[in-house]
Amino acid sequence: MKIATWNVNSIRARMERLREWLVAQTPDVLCLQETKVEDDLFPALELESLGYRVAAYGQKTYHGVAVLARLPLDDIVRGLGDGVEDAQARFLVVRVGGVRVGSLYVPNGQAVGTDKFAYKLAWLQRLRAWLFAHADAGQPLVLCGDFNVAPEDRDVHDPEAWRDQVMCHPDERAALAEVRRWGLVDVFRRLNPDPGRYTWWDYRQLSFPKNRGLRIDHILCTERMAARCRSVAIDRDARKGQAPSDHAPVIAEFAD
DNA sequence: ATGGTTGCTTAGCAA
Repeated sequence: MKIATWNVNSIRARMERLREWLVAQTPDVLCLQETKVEDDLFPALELESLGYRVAAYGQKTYHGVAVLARLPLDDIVRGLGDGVEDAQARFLVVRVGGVRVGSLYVPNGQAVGTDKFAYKLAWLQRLRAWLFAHADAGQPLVLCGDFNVAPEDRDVHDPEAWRDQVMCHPDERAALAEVRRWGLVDVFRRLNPDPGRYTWWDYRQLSFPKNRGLRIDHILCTERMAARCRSVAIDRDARKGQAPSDHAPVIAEFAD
């Protein structure tokens, strides 16, 4: 089973790239973030014509997540369901092929010390609470998405320049570690110890050709699921060429 | 040097 995650930075702007990528990579499951579209305008018909079932949870202009899968989707959960008044569409969980798969888009946080940064930290705490309230550590669970956190300095092209900046600040690293402490493994990092492997590069300043990136898109699995994981790759080719997203997909292969 | 690029929506925000 091949499970992938990709922040596409607008699914409608990325449809041509997404179509060619799906045909080339044929993931069994693809978690999407920053779809930036309401569900009734989501390009479901075209994706279905490529062999995918679709679950979407989006909104106008901002955020938005989705899951595409070759097998039927059920047990669809939209939002963290914790009673917090929150209009931002950032969390979608489905069941597919006996595995619970979540697509999530953690708030960016904008800058350390802002209201948005506080919302980011609170959102990560709410995610942790969701795990304790609604997930079973003994069942296969894969949480995929744009976490907007580079967990360690080896996930950062220039750790000194990024020291204490948003996406690298100790408070958000600690908050993500608390999420993982529920019982989730960062399978890319478990299988690939090398530094210099990134999933996001700013559109500005020639960041991608200079490889000035961060590893902020992650695939987190329960331990038994992680033990089935055979490989995890970042598809840098999808960041190249005409009209790319600013994120590259991450693809994990699991034994049946 | 507080820039730069992209997307959504139309001038300004978010990332």
